[in-house]
Amino acid sequence: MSTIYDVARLAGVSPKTVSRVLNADGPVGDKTREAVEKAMRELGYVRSNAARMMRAQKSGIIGLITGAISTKNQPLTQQGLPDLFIVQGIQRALDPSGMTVMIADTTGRKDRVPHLVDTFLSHRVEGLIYVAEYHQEVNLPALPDDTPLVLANCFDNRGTPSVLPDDRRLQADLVRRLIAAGHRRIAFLSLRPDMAAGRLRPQGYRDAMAEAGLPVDPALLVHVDFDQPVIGPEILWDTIDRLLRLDVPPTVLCCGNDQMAMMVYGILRSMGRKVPDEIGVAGFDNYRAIAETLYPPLTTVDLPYNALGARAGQLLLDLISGDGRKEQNPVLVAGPVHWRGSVNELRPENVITFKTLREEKE
Amino acid sequence: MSTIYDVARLAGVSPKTVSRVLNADGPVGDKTREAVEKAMRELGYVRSNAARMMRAQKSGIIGLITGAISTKNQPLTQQGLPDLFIVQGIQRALDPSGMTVMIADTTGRKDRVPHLVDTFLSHRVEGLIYVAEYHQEVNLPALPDDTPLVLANCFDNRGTPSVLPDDRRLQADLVRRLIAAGHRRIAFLSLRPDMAAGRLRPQGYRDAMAEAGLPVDPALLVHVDFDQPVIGPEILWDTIDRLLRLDVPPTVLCCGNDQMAMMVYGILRSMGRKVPDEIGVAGFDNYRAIAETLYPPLTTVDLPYNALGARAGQLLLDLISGDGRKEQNPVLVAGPVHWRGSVNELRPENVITFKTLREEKE
DNA sequence: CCCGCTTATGACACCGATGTCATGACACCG
DNA sequence: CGGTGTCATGACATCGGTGTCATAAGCGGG
Repeated sequence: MSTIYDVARLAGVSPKTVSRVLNADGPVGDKTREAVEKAMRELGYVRSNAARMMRAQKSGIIGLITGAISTKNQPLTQQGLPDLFIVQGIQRALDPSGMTVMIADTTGRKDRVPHLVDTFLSHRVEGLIYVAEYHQEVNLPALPDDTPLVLANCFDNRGTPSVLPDDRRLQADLVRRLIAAGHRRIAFLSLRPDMAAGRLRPQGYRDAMAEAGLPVDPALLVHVDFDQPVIGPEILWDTIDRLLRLDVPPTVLCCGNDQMAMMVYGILRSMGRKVPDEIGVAGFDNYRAIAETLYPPLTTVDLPYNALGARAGQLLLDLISGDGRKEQNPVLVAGPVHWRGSVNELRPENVITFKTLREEKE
Repeated sequence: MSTIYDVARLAGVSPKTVSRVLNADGPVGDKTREAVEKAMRELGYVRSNAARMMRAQKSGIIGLITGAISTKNQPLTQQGLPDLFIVQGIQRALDPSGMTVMIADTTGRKDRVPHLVDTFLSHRVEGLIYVAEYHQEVNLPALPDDTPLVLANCFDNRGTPSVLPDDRRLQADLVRRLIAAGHRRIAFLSLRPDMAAGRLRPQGYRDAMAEAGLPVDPALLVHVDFDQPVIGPEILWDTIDRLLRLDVPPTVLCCGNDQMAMMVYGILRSMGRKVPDEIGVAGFDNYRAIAETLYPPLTTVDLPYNALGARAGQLLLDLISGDGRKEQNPVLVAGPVHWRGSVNELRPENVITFKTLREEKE
């Protein structure tokens, strides 16, 4: 591959002049410029980043480490989609900066992370972003260098700058909307409590209920291991069956995520219950491939992975440029409720009020 | 960040000796080695790839260009999932080679590809892979350089080495299996014929039918624009309605992909038809998040994106090392049929034979 | 005891781009 | 007409490793 020396020789100028044409540094005569440009075209010259970066001591590269491009162990969950959207958002935020993004995958093995970090450092990346496949705590090896690091969709106990979904607020927003639609008996099928989402979303549910002055019936708030390999669907079936047999059954099932909602559709169908007329279903994530394709389309709340990634990218750029204005850490990101056909707006006469509840009990 | 010169000074040796320790080149005395290693640890030394690559003229980097990490325009399709799996496969194949994979995204704009190619060339990548989001023809700018290029999930008219899903054979395998299960009236709801999959899969359907000596009823082979923004579901509803009203209706609906199958589930449900007892449904892709979560689980055929990526990665490595054994081009990749609960094995008395068909007609 | 060979190490040039400084050619001003 | 400033360009050093060759020490054989 040709170098500026080749170009310089062909154009009959010095290498430095070629460099000036390339970078629009110092002044270059019109005729000279044309000659150089012609020579570059003829040789198909492409600038060597290695050489350039050696002098500049700047790589223009951002390293991206993700643990889930190759998460094969959880076929029933979203299979790395969040990562994808986060990465997308990061790219979007980093694009205008002219930085090149290098993505490395742990191939599902967390122990490879130090090696990947080293590889990135050897490329002298100007910053690193670690993306987790779901909201969780992580423990990265400390960077020996002063290279900035941002955690996306995860956090650690060292106060590393991180960007997280505001699960609690998102769930509260959705439940608020359900309440506004007239629902009072709202069941919540939560994810496993060992996941951050399995703890924060129920809190949001409680927040919204408390705000509206509604009691939280423990019978309506259950954790479901719906993504267990074989028994998952059975557990879910059993749970829903139990909920529907309550004295005052729920008017809507709020699911831990859209995947679970999809399974709930199938189960309700096999039980002969019609959505949304007999019972409403709501999801979480706005996983559009599911939410918009299910029939009826799924009411859910947008977990804006794309925006989350963009915020992470922006945060990293700020850190690199030294504009670390020390916002609060972590940065929380929320998104809108998407109201679709899977939940009815209850007409006034169907709204269960405390009064009617009390009347029925008596 | 420290250099080998810093390490050399601290260890009291020459830079070249440090280099020898790093690369296990020439001989190094035990005491010297220890001193150098100690110095490296103390300084937290990380080798600069830029400098190394300048001499070596080898970057150890593979460039990956993908057009769909940020495909936002098609919320109803698989949203970049194929890419993800392909990338995963590529990483898997490239991992043992010690190459670093750099991923760049077109951000949905095909016109950015030349720029990305340039960026990669400026990093002196040792090879390039272009990944398309669905099986299609592409037209990349010719590489000015002799850098090897592999196309994954796409092809061009210049004979560039490419790896493609064997849509035709996959569809044939699935239909063969349906026929083996006793189905004779098999409807095929195809994707748009302007997509490669929309042409090849019907061919596979015809192959399998012809093989079994079954006639292809034109009324059973229809193209459906199911992913049209609003009218898509209506078109699909109407098409299914028409199929079910035929004199001899199909016993199974073979869908263009798993997404379509998911919509078909909803439509059949709203029509009051039970899957699989009244009618079977089959998909295409084995998009597990859908196929395993739907109720009943979806019978489909595995479009092995992961393996496709692995083959592409391997092919590129072969090209780089010069082992281009000139296999046939394109390389076609297939996968297994996954038989799940959405299609019944017909009991002999329910199998429609030519005889019964003829009888009914009379 | 000297030669030849191996082992351990260093000096130096080089990869390709670019920052610094110097140089030559003009133009403009007093 | 000489001084000064601007423009266009080039010489040279430099970034951090690594290939090449040289050098020095150690050692065994004749």
